[in-house]
Amino acid sequence: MTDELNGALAEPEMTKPEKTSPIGADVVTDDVVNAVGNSVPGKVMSESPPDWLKPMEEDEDDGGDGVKSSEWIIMKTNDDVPKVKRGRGRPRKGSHPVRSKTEPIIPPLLGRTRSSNASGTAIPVPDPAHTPEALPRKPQSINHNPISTSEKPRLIPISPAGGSSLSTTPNTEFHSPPRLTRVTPLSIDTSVTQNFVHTPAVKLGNVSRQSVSFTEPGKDGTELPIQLWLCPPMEPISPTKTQDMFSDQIVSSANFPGTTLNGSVTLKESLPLLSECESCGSAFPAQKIGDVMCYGCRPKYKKQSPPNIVFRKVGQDQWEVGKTTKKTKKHPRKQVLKQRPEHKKTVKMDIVPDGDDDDDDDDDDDEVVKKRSRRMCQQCDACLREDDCGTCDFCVDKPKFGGSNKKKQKCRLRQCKLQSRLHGQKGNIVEGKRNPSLPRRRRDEKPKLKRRGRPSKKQKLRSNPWEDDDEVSYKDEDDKEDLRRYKMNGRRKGGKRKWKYSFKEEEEDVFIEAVIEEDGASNTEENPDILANQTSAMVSNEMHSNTSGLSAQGLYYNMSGVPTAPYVLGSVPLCNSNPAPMGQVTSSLPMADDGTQNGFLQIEMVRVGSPPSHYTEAAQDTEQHVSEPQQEPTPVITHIFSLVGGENDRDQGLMELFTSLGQTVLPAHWVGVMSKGPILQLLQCSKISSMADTVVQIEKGYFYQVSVQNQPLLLMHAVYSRHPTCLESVDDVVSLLLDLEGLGVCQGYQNFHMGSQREPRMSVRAALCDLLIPKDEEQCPKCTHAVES
DNA sequence: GCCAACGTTGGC
DNA sequence: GCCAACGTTGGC
Repeated sequence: MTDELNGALAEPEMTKPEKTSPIGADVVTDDVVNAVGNSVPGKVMSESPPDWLKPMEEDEDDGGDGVKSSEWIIMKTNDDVPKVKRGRGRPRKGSHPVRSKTEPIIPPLLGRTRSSNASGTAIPVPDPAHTPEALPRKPQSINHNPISTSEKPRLIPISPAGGSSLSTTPNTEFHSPPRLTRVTPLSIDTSVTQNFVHTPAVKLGNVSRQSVSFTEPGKDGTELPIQLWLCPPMEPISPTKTQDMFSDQIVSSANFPGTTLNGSVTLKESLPLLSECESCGSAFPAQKIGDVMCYGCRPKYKKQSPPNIVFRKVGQDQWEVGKTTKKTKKHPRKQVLKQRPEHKKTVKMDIVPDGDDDDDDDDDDDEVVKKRSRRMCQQCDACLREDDCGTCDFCVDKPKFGGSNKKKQKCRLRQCKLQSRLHGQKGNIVEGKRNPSLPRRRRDEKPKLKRRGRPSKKQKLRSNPWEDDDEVSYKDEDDKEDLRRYKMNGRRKGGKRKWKYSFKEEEEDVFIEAVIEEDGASNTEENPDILANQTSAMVSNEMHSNTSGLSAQGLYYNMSGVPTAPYVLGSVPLCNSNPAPMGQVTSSLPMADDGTQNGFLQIEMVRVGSPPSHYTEAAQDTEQHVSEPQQEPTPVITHIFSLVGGENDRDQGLMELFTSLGQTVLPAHWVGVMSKGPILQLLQCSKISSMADTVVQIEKGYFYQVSVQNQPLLLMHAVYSRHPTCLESVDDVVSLLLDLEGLGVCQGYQNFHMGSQREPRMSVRAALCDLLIPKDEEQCPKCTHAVES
């Protein structure tokens, strides 16, 4: 898994290694130092295949090759998009797929606030890729990493399990990516079939976001990646079948992320299968096996299923014979293709498949369709939607809703979800790989005489006063069913650091992603060196199993020696005092030689660089005040592989709490660790924090105990009285942590009576020292009293 | 890189 | 000519 991380990173020149030295714990320091040497530098795919993927067979021979298995392949990205003639305006509605009348039509979201509308909560669609207990999570994104967003249909691991450092034992459960079997070979072009089989997008379209249940963690850490390949077995489909036949097809798989209770799910409910157009190179939703071109590039005879013949009454006694064009009440004009008035006067047998009757002039039309359908996958709910919501900003802008038509955009809810996602992805990759269909600025172009675009205004007049950079952004609201993303950008005035929060909500999972940037390094693509020098950081305590979110190489802390006793826990260093390059394995504790890691808890941590002071800044509005005078890197636990023994060591409730904590924003630098016992430990990783040596342990039954510098906080301490006896919920935990952050450690007092004057004076504590005291105090009353006495 | 603004185009 | 909305531009 970590190697996959490494491979996904592909930022070779990032860093020079720096020495890591955990602070505050001499016990572990040596181990960590040793681990540096043991750590296997992840292979970085600095030289990706020319521009395109390898055949999937390659994964068969690298079962035990960890390095190779760590590689990720970037799918072919065809930059050579054929130039097409300019064709803009509304797409031809005739090419619009006919909407089934039985399909539910999303009602206009009336009465909604704009904000809620923007978030697009209209109809929840089960997101097959997420389960509430999905764990562990990867950082959803590191904004400098172009391939770290949550959805990366263009990334596939050649080998899912391979030789990660965690998985030296052979795993019989390893599966190659699923193969497709065809049953009607006569009409399938071999290349097409192979292309399809090897098209990773087909797999990733369904599995890229698959989460892995944490209820059965892999004993050796290999199950996690393996499950990512548990793709639904795709039934063979004749290429002659129509799209509808396919879309209604039921695929069955117990492991399919979107599997319903009976283990079946329709593809229509899932995301469209992403494939790549052989013609234009853009990703498109494959509608059936053998689809190698996107909707726009497909020859016309493939575009449409055999037309149904319908008779429409044109005149009093005149009937028009044409293809089925289901009209809707609201947009009757949209669905009729080229129904010019002159056609209405004659009975035209327009039943010949397209491409036969008007091939010549359809060349242009094809180009037009190609362009004009770029923004529509023709399959998603948004594309199939016909009603304007009337409440989104684009609808409000429309004249029919009383707007001024400044935006001139389609209703948010009708904007293609797929294209939106692709846009988001490709926009994060490189400019050259960007979907050509989407808006793209060409600075090298000579300015046209007639200036277009937004007029130069010194004073911008917001058409949507409620839309502000510091408020909710509606960018991805069309992903309403499965992803709602709220952005909150902030900029420190006069400061160099710019922080950005992304509040994401995926089904029940809500997590916050925070990105800290340094001015001058915003363009991380242009200056990776700057990036490497802790310019940009992402801190998130989300734990995502999404492999596409792989962002940095792992940092392993093998918590093999974590005892249940608090006296050692207080010195478990999860913090590196010396900043190490981001994305590099900074340290690793030695692992068991046999690789089984029995009884060990292995934590994969990713150093993400800059300090999470965003928490501080964000929390200043609340009650949290953590002064962080300097930046400090904080490792983020991304994976925790439970390597402890049997079921007896597992506590479901505790594990659930742990899972929930992993999906929650904890106070700054606090991380949760599950260790044998089971004990859920919350560690303050920041050496700067006054709680650096404080550990909260939650045991079975949610009973907890706080220890400070290896000493248990006495039960008479006021902290216990301020919180429930059992920390059963995330709120309880967070509340306690926030409370702790407001405290400091008693400094004790100097004992002038012990030792000679030549010896250094030692600070001691009173027998019943409170240990934790308000931050503004130095001593607890007991120690103060001891000094006086 | 994002996005508001708007010229432009296809469909009717 | 109107409408819808795609694609482009420039500000930020």
